[in-house]
Amino acid sequence: MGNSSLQIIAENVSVIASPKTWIEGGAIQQLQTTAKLPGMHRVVGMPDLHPGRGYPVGAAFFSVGRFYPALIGGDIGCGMRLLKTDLSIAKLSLDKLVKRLGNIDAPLIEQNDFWRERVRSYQLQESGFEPSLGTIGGGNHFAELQQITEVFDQQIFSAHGLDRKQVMLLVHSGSRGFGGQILRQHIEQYGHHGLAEDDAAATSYWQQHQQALHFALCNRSLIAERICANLATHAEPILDIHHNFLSEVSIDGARGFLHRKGATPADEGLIVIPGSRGDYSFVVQARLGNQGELASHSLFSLAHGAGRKWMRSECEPRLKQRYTVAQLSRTALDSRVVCHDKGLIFEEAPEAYKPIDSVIESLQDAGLIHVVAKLKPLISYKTSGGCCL
DNA sequence: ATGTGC
Repeated sequence: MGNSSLQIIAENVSVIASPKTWIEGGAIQQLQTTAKLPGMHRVVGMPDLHPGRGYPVGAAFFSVGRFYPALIGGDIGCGMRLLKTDLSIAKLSLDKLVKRLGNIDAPLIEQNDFWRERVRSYQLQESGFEPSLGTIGGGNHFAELQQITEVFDQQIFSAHGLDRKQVMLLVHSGSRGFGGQILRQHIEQYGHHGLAEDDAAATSYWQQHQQALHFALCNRSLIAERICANLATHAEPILDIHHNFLSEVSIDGARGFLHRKGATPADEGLIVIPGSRGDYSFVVQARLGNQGELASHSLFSLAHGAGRKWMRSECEPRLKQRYTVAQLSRTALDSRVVCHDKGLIFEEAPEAYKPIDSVIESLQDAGLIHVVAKLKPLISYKTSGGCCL
């Protein structure tokens, strides 16, 4: 690549980030630790890299002979679904839309027969987590209505059925408690040592992982259906991409396992990289070309968002003097925030995240993406419940 | 992240 956005940390450790992109030292430390795991061939941090529970978030890990469920984390199948709604941008009233959206936190299967039937129509295997289907969850998960403000490549834009006159819907959620249970049960039995590929337990994890990926995708689809029903509209899915998952691939002639944790695949078509609730999102196309070096150095992966800059626990102390909760319910881009949970509205403040420009520029400088369109938030929905608000 | 932990 030979550019300033590729940082070589060690022989098999690299980070894709421009010099001006903030990367916390602790995250690099975690990246180097994972690089030393048995069988690990290469690890790469994306520009949204930040520290996680033991292992970093915003990274991809390639191992041979064994794989590590803990590197995927508990939210197996977490991802982004982008849809084009039938709502017209013209004459939009955000306050009316917020009212019509209402509360979408309760289990869908507890709503009525219509929704029970909609959930059943997905024919998911029984998991015990059926009440979570159609619900967004907490943390960084959200559903957001967006407006396309700029188009950089009209041809790709139109070819994917995008239209700047229509409101977009972005859903970020995953497998809820289901993936968490799969990881917890795995760790209880096998610890953090990973699994040899020919171990029977590897097959078992693999099957459960596939089930969680499907659960997560169906969950995003149900969330979108539910939002559309409340807004009396219909939406056409443009893309749905996981960023927490395991896959079997060949890289530099070695067949092995690619772990993605907060890393969007660069080989599954058009993707969306969202900024914080107070920042833009970008629809981009990966540019892997046919040179193996670019693809293998990035492990066929891209950033999955802006990446946290502040730990959750330091957000409220740092911001409560500066903003009231009412102020946090609007953003600098004049979007509305639905988050009736005081802790969460601080934890997810735009200030807690890196500027999305630095993430997009890093990927562009590295030659990894082609930017197609820019979207601004209209309404960011987190939760209507929670406490203390 | 979490039908969330003592």
